[in-house]
Amino acid sequence: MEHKMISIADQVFERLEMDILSGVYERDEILTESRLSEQLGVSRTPIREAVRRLDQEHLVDLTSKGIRVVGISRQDIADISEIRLRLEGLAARWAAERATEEDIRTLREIVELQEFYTAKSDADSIKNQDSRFHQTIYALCGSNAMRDTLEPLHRKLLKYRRVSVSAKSRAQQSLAEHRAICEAIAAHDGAEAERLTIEHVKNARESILNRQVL
Amino acid sequence: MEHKMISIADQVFERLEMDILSGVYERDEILTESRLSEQLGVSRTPIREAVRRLDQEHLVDLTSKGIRVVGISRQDIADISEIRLRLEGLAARWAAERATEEDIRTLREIVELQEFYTAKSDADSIKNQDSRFHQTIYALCGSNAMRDTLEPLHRKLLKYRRVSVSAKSRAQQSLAEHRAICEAIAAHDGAEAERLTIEHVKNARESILNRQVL
DNA sequence: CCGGGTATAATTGTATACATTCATCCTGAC
DNA sequence: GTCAGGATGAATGTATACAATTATACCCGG
Repeated sequence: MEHKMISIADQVFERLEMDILSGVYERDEILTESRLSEQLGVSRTPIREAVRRLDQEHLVDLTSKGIRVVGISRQDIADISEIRLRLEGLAARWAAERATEEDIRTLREIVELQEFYTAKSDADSIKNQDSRFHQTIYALCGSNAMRDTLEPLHRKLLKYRRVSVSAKSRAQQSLAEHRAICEAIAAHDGAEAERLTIEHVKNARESILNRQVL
Repeated sequence: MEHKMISIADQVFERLEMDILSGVYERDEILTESRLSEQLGVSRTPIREAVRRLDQEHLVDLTSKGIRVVGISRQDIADISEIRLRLEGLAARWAAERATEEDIRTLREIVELQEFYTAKSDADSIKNQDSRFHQTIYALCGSNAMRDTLEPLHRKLLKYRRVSVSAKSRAQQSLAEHRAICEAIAAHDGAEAERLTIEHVKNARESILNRQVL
């Protein structure tokens, strides 16, 4: 396994994305490249690159006065869930149809790790495995378009709902749902994988919308 | 109407995107920032910005050897159509529910322009109005997430299928479908708008996949 | 003839200097 | 007092210089 180089720009992007989604910066706050540059201790170049990526995802809005923080609203979360409801099932179906033995091993390993961290109530690690689980499905469903579409949507939700997965009952339910989806994919049962995934997204949506205060 | 500043980086992005989608650069061709810089007569900075945006949409792949052209495949077109089939209808439904009189006037104006250019068989202008039509629906459907999801997908298809809209029969059919969708939205008939849009996407998919040689 | 290792060249990644645009504030005329 | 208009500052947009990484070609030894 080769370690892909993580540039400063990538790190700045992740940092800023997390800070925006987790509320370090509030909506409509104005940032500037220069201030971010000195705050983070890097030049404007990687800052600009990160900010442009945030702009492309509409997490910020670039104006002549500076970088306006946008973030995502409760309505955005509802909309994203609605979109996922219509796509994730198909992605899981495709994944079930195309998964190799290697892919299935990877998925099972992720679920096992998730089980481990769920037992330890390690919310951050649970979140990471959840992320890996879905991203793995996006990757092995064989469609670049599907991956490019779902990946950013899922990222936005996930980072936003650290609160959600901290609840033990939801964590356990999520684990059970992942396990079931994983086994449906392992059995190459596309229809079942699709059904289970839609159910999973529905539950995740309720869990997020109910708990989030905003 | 304020004209938004179009930076050099934006122009480079549009140029490169078009060149990639229309086949000026072939798949797996390696570009470099320096060469593009001198070819297009601007410094590396705006080139980099444009290339990063292309990378985020996976139209290119950044390697240590340079910028590898990826573009989109026939499979990508099929996948994108599949995704649009599941989302565009919902977007149209939302648009029908939320459209103001102003929005409806805008849509009708676009359809009229499309009719004008269809009569003149001006393929490029038809394509532009088609683009405006769908983007307007994405904008007035009231969901940032939906807009951000559908807009890039539609752009990729549209630029790729100039061939498709050159066929007079398809151009006329598309016009009729747009008009029907527009009237359903004007009547705030969400269900009908959704049904018509799904039909429209199906027809567009066939038109593209049948004609495209690749 | 083949393989490895080193030097070289070419590329991306980052920093900085400069240009340009835009908002803001002050000033002065009416 | 109010509004116009220009000066000023601060922000983004662009160009260029520099650093670091990586591919490649060449040479030498086997």
